[in-house]
Amino acid sequence: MAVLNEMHSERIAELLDRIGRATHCLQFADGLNPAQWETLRYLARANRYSRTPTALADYLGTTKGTASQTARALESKGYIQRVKRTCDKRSVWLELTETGHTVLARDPMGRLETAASALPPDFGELLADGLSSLLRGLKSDCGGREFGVCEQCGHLDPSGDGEARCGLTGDALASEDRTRICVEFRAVPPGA
Amino acid sequence: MAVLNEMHSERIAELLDRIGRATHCLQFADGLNPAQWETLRYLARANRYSRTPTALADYLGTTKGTASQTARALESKGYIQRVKRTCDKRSVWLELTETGHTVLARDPMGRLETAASALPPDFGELLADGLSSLLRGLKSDCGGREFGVCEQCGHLDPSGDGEARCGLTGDALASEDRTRICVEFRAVPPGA
DNA sequence: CAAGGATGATATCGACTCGAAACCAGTTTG
DNA sequence: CAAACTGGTTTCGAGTCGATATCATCCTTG
Repeated sequence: MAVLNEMHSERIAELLDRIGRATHCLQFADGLNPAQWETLRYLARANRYSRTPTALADYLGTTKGTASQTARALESKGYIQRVKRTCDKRSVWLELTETGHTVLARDPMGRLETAASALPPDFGELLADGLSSLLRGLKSDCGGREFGVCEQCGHLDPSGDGEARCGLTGDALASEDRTRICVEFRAVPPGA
Repeated sequence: MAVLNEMHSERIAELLDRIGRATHCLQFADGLNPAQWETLRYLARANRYSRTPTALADYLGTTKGTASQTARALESKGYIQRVKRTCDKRSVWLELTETGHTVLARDPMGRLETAASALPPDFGELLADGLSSLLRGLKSDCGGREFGVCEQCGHLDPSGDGEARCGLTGDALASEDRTRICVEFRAVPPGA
């Protein structure tokens, strides 16, 4: 039994490795590099608190300087634009442009999705669950800040119904914001 | 149903992405870079026909020049060594050293394995199968040479029993060789 | 056997990426 | 108001990678 399980673990690790390598080449489509693709994906899914160079750096696990460079590259290609914030004049918002959304629709990782959608439906569910718990197990190991959506955030303060607020900033959260990635995400404490 | 399946595909793609990012940092352990780790892993699992710079380049999907540089870096760290071949004096064998095997035992991707082994056994099997067919679907898309083991190779010529030969080179294959990766691997033709 | 082409490997060069550190401007704290 | 802090950018050096050129060896063909 232990042996059987070990065999599978090994196979799983290898498969993930190979999937990673197989998709690696895809990540250079459209003259972008992997970091730039990840940035576009991130910006499309991050809420308004999180579309900044620093948050991006956290997400990518890199430095502010590097994130800034990546953003600059994407800006020069016309895929994002920098918007100076008024409240804090140091701060900058990174926003996808029209062109940015267009190119994101051609995201090469979409191939992965179409490959996944070819699986039998119930199988896909199992696969997703398996990967999910694999990731959970992994995250405790290597550092890497947790990024989650407001819906599952410990800061969320569901005052009344229909309207929810972020307990940290006090802002009301549009439903659109609640399903997006937030830098400030904290896992809900176990006993809550 | 279609919607349900689409949800899972999206989730699967995202999870794979995040697993990739989570393991990315691990790949720099021990002063090596991802390509160097992959090289060590490959050399440990490749048969004697396949432990050469050119085969390595094929496997990694890179150029011979780059593969040569990677090998040189690993050699200078003492993890592999170049052995001049006698039969063909142009050719070189890349062999793991004692130290190379030692460092490979600390392979950071082992974390992935331990995370996978934490899954319920039957679950692990399903996960492996799912990933496997995902990879199959993917491989038809992006190029990438197929690498397989002699056991499932179209060149394998099981003359008599116990002893098998490679139909390409005519060499007898030790059982150890038969379970290793080979550059010359060809999928068995469908009707065989 | 000689000539020409193919093949395995390496060296060199330039483009590019990334991280570290210095730096600037704006904000908060005391 | 000064000091400390924070968000962001710039600069610089190390390192990687791919393309190209080169060298040695092998193979094929006449």
